[in-house]
Amino acid sequence: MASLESSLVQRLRLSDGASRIELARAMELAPSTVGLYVDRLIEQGFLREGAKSRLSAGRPRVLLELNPKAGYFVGVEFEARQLTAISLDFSNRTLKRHRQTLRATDTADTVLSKIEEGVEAVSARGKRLLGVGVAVPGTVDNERGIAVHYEFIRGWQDVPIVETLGEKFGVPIFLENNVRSMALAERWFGLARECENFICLGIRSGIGAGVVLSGQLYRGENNFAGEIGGWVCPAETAPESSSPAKLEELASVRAILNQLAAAIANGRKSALSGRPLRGFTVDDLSRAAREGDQLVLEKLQQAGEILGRTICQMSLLLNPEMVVVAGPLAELGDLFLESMRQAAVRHTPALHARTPRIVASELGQYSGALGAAAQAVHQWEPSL
Amino acid sequence: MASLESSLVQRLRLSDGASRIELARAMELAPSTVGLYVDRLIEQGFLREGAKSRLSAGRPRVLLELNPKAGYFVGVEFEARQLTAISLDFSNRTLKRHRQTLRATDTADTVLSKIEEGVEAVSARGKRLLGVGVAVPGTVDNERGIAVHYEFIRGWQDVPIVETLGEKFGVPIFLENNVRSMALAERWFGLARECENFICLGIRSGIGAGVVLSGQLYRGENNFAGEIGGWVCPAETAPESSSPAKLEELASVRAILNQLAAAIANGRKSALSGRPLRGFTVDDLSRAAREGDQLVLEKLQQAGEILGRTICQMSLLLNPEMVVVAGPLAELGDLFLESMRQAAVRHTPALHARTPRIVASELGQYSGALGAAAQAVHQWEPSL
DNA sequence: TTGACATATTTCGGCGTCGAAATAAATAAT
DNA sequence: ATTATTTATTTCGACGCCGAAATATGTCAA
Repeated sequence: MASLESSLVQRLRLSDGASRIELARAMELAPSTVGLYVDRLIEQGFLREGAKSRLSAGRPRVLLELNPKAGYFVGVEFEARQLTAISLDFSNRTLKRHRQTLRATDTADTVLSKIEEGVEAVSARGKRLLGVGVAVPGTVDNERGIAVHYEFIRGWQDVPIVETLGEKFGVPIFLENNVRSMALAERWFGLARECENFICLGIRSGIGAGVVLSGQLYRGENNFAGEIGGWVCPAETAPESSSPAKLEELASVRAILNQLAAAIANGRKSALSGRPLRGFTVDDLSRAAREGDQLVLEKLQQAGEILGRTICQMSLLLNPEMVVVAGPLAELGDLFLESMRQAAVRHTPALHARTPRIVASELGQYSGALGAAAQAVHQWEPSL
Repeated sequence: MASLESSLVQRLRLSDGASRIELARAMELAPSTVGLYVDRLIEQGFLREGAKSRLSAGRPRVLLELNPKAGYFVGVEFEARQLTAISLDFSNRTLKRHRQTLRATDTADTVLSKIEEGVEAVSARGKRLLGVGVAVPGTVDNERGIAVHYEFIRGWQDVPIVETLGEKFGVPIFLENNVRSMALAERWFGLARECENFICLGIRSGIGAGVVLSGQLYRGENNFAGEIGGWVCPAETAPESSSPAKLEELASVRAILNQLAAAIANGRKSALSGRPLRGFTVDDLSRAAREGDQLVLEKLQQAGEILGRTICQMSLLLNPEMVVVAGPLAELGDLFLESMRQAAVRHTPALHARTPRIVASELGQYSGALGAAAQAVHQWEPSL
């Protein structure tokens, strides 16, 4: 399927600076075969030989590295109110980043052209564009390259992303859901680099999971996998409402902000009290948490408890090695994750289960765009 | 990895009676290659040519079939109180079955020798044994071939199944968890034959899930995947207890029987009322349900509601095409499944999700043993 | 019956990968 | 320095699978 050339390049991305023999062992290929293809890739300008590494005795290994000048990839992502773009050279180093806000009034067409603007904003002149990845919220049809539906943008139905951008840029375009894209970013650049089985828990305006199993991103039968925002939660924690509460209504960023606003309206004290209701953002929340604001910490802990239980359920079903928490709150680190870890451990049965490592993503707000770019990087193949 | 020969045989098992050209298309191989290997397999006695099928015009296809006399496979499974064994000839037809009960006093050694007895009981004289699959409850270490732990049998810790049976029978031995084994049975012989993504929900004394994704049985990082018996359930349905109730304590066969006993002790009327408390079995329960006993139906419905919600959660996370319900209650069919389906649909969000088909296994009580045998069948390779 | 057509299977030359042996390039010992 | 040792890379013959063309075996129409 994937040509040996591209597999070799992929492998080299994982462990930068490997020699021919290391590649051969890692990929279970004959050294002679690796030599053949490496020579070809060097000739084509995608790889180059670097320093020699000497290990005690024997002929030293010639380290191979990716040639940054071979071209670049672009990733674009958008979510509720924000669009980000990033470009990576052939050796996976960041070239440029770009950020722009989306308006509540933006229609599908507007957003589509902002995506194109994003690609152009991070483009490098003089180098060759090799591929573009696009990560969008809502449901996507990966095979047909169509963004199927997203409820918060007017007209965002069956948007032919791949076709449109393909005609404009003339390079391979890859479409993916944005939480899954964040999982890919963790797999290629983040904490899950060595991980075959992990879940990326994306907590933003909604909640979703990017599931990587046996080293492969898992999408499900209809590309709906990971939509755990709709999970029903134990009633004890639900607010007084008719139907049982859903995870997204209890522990998403949007939900936490709403809960804070409600608590403050009810007279609870907080560093955020002065502000007009609904006038504060995630950044305000984070700042208050770091400064030790009791109300904010309490709400974060409540959300953490629920998320920890959710992680426990996913872990019992899938037994992943790791759960990477992503989204703006991940930057709070242990301040946000500790209650999650405790809840997860508390609910995990002693036998027949193991609590996964729960870690905060270190990739920041560009992780979705990074994952989209990674998608293009990953699927790149040398043109003949 | 798997030799082409064995892949061809596998493929032929899926669609019995395919021609060379059909195999070539299905496996994306060159017709010439398929011809080469098929000839070799015929020569070795594993395959044989059957009737010719004519489709309107053209040279007719020569149908290929598995040679039943090429050898046989054995599968053994045990659960709480029962051990089953089955043998299959090379063309996947059942040769013999065997069943025996386990006693509460049986130790690991006793059970191990009962497993061996099971293999011998279904063995066919004159034919060649090609492999044995063993499915056990609790946790297993597939790679090392060791049954790690099961709490309900004394001394069942780190039992070297593969080594022990391997020495005794001199053929490849395969070890698997029994719920996962049931999933394999569904994949090869049951309703999930054409299914790439499905979950087998095993409801017996405990509750577990066998997860098949992208056509592959998924085991998890530490072989713990599918242990959903420990899932915490919404408190509203929990009995008055200190800690939140677990799925297994609410909807397993054992739990339902306990609930029935408790209700009858509290004076509820039922066809089972006459019997001594705890004196009735699953079979009694099934009979009463078929006869329309109100109390039993009510309890089944309550369990179904909870299981339906569980299916919904799994479906949101993994978006499988199908959920196969297995275990003794599955034989009740819609009587047991209908409440499950309704609950699953009710809890599934309209967008971003699709409720999987929920079906009852048709494989009966030998499905675990069947799956174990399938494991051996599946991994068989022609000896040179 | 015969020829035209359709489709399955086999034949055969070519390319890609492997495995073993040869060669290269370093260190360690004499 | 020189030689032995160790390990990486390259060379080269072998084999497996592919693809296109040839061949086999049927149906259908005149």
